[in-house]
Amino acid sequence: MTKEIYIYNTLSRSKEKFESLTPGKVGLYVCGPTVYGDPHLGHARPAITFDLLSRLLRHLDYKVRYVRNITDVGHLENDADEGEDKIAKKAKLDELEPMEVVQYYTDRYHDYMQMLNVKSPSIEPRASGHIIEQQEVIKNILEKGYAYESNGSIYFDVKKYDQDFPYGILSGRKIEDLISNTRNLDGQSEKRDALDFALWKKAAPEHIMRWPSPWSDGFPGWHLECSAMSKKYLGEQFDIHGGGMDLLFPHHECEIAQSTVANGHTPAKYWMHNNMITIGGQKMGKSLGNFITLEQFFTGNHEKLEKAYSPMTIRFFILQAHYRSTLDFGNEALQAAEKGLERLNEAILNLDKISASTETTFSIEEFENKCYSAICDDLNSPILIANLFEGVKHINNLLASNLKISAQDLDHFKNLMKLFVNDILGLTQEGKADSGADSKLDDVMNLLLQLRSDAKANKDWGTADKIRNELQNLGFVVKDGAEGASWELK
RNA sequence: GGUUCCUUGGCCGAGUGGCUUAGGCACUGGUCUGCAAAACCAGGUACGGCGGUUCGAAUCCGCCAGGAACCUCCA
Repeated sequence: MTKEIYIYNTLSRSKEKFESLTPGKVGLYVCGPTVYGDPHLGHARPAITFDLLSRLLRHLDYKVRYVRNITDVGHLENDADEGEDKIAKKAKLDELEPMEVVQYYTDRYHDYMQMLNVKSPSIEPRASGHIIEQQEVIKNILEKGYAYESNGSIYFDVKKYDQDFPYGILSGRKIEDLISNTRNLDGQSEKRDALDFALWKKAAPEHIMRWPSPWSDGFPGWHLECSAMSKKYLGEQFDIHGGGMDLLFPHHECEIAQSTVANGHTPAKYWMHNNMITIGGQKMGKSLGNFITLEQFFTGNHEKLEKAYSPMTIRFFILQAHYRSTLDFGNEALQAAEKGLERLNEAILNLDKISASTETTFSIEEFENKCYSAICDDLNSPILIANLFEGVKHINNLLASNLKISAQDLDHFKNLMKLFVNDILGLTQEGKADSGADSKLDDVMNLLLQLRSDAKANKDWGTADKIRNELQNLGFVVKDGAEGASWELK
């Protein structure tokens, strides 16, 4: 069965059928984090969204090269620290080497992404490791006449670019509108035009992170790294460029301008943007200071959190909304996600308890088709999840013998459930007694359940309830089913 | 001020012209059970407001109200 994927391309503002530039191969570039702070819920969204995309593409037999950068230089402050970048600033405050800060938060980011079961990208390049490549891009743009030097800094000439190429094709902005609405910022005097953006910034004397260049000791401009690194690892043209919607303008627009001048064409065929996670209707982000870190979610250590939420709960919560919709944070919503996920996980674990019949009384094929068409329709994970809950119903009904399934279909059905839940959505059955090394515990538990069953047979409810309650206090849930009791670790 | 977008039931959240009871959580009733939980079955509440197009609109158009993102580092 061949599956077609449709994705929403921000460039065309419509869903398009995905066709890779090279058959069977996909180049994917996603803007990664700036490592000057702890990873928060907002960081989880693009990571999970594009993890889902790469998992799906790989499942459909594409060879995917997924590049996600680490931004460890650049990014000007907008306050009085002219020319000082955020990482350098934090380093001075903490009296640490900049690269020490970078290493610390990079490790933190990796740790938390791993907990969320986000697979590592194929390549994770650092901006600081690609200064030479970035300088090459600058030289290229200078040679072509779309940049100029001013006091040791190099600026991209947006107006000149706009005469020859369409500026604003991604964001839908018109240069005339931008001209009349641009604010006054640092270094404005060096620029010929307020719209121009820096490719290279001369470092102020106190600026720690600096590299030599033909123009000045300084550091690369804040849009350049993605152009340089995507070209290095994916080529001048690649399939998909992803990132948060907040990067659409100016970051991605500038990337397009830089790459278009340097290479003669736009860098990516498809642009995908995930929406924001909101809290109280507002974007959760660094600048508003309203973010909750992933560590806080996992420990419950935050005033807005009623309890701790597991990594898989967070992942499921994010996947329950479409990536292009805003998703509002709330304890009630998270707890709903937690319970729903629990039900889904239990069904997955129960798959192995189903016994086959001679016939199948529901359509596996229909189930399969619905699941594929949901996820292939611009990563519609909420619909996929809705379909998977139908699968849960099927599982429960099979266990209750309300439905029947043949051995062959059972095998197929099991594989499908595990494929979509574990492999594609990347949800694992965390924290369950599924390690396999607990067979001794299993024996002890079965002994206790047998004792309770005997007590029940003697109508000794006191003993039966005592066993159940004591186990509950220890964190075990006892469930009485049609075919005896079972247990589960909470 | 400009650009883009959003407003769905108690909560979260899909759906883009005609029965989607989307789905999850919560709630109500029932079945099962010694009781409870789980599971299963059944059920209710909805498309911001006004007007228009249409045989028919949550879905298209217009206006109004409210909200958001971006225009400055941000996922």
